[in-house]
Amino acid sequence: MDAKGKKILIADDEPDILEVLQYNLVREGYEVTTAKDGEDALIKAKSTHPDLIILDIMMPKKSGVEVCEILRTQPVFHDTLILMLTALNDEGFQIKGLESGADDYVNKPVSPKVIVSRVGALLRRSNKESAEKVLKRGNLSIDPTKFEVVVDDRQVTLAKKEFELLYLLASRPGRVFLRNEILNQVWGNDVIVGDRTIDVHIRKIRQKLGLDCITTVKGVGYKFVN
Amino acid sequence: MDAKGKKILIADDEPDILEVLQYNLVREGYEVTTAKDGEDALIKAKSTHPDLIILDIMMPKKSGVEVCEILRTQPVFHDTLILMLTALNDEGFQIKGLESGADDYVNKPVSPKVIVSRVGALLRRSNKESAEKVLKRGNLSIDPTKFEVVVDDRQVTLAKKEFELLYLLASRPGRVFLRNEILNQVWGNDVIVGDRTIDVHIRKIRQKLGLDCITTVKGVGYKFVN
DNA sequence: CCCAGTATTAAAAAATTGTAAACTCAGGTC
DNA sequence: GACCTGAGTTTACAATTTTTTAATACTGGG
Repeated sequence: MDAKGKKILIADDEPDILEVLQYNLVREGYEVTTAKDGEDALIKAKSTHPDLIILDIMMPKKSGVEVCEILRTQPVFHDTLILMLTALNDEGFQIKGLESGADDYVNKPVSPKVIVSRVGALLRRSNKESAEKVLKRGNLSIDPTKFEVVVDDRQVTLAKKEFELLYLLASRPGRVFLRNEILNQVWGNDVIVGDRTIDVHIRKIRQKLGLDCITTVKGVGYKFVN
Repeated sequence: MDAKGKKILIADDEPDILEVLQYNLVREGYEVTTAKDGEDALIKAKSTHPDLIILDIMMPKKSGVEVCEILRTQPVFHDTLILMLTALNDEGFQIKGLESGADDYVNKPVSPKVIVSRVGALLRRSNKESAEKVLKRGNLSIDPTKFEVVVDDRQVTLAKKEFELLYLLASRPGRVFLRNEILNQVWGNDVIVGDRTIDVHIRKIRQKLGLDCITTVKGVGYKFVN
């Protein structure tokens, strides 16, 4: 996937800043949404699921720090990049910003160049790990955009959870995923499901693929092999 | 492993800044080395292998950007965190800094609080990934992420306890582990199991590896040799 | 040769995972 | 609204593997 074409949400109460940033980021190829205060930011974040959110710390309704903290409690936004905008010499807030879960922050007055550079750096950094691309492992092909798995020219239909589980395991072949890791990644941090749930999904995957590509590591977890 | 006790190298040509940063970071529990210019920084980096390097951009001999680029060409420093210090409104350099491979940068005049906060954030972020690493001892390779042991191209499957026991012994070759130490590390402080349990596991490891890499030290414990 | 400590076994006990079947629930259909 | 349908989950039990115990044999230093 391209580094560009990513979705960015900008939240600031100063229309001038919104406009300047939007203009510059759009020119770089990003898809930009804007919000005018903290609550608006939360609503827009939920509806558009951006890859990166730029939050001004000083905003009406809810501050950037508050918005950040709220977002971080939700699994969907666990990996969403957050970039804070803060007034100079506002040390207390700078620290609070990082502690609340922001990935980076930039001092005001903002320079478009710096913002673009930082946004690029953040996205590049995260891109390495979580890029959604087609995985090919031997005679197995897993396409997350089409939500499709192909084994030896035979197309297999997996349910959502089954697919996500397989994709997770196949994303790092050989690596053992602990049951906890799997729960966090596929189900989310706060969801509580029974012990056998993972097993049952693993079974279904093995059954449907008709392929012995998932190995059980007793007492530890599961891993993808090929 | 503790978040603290990490090694940090600070390179800046202004003694005042060096002193202030060193004082504040040492107080946080970090082990700090300093360098007065770019070339000094390279030498110190090679001798101390710090976890994180703070580089001033403007330095005699070699600039921070140059130092960063040189370090990044070397595999040993590939994962070393680099934090750039840059003068305000020095946009060109800020961008160069990030492009040259720095993980973050902070504007001068530096605030100790901000530095400490950023350093903490960077180390925390990197800490998650690199906790467990592959051990290689002669013709033996032990990979804790894959939960896999390879002896001379032959893959051996060990059970959980067996693996943990082998990993412990192999983590410090030659060193004798007392039976008590082994119990604490592998089984945990509160678990009560008989003395013969360790023997049995040792035996299984020896058997499965088909390799005489664990030596009994009568009356004391076991050690890994190679 | 004796003895504490260790090795070797086999078998019991415990822990973990596999499996089938039933249940829940949301969404679609008539 | 009653009725399907299928994903997701849970349950209860079977199957399997790991871990521990226990009983016995061995070993090397004094």
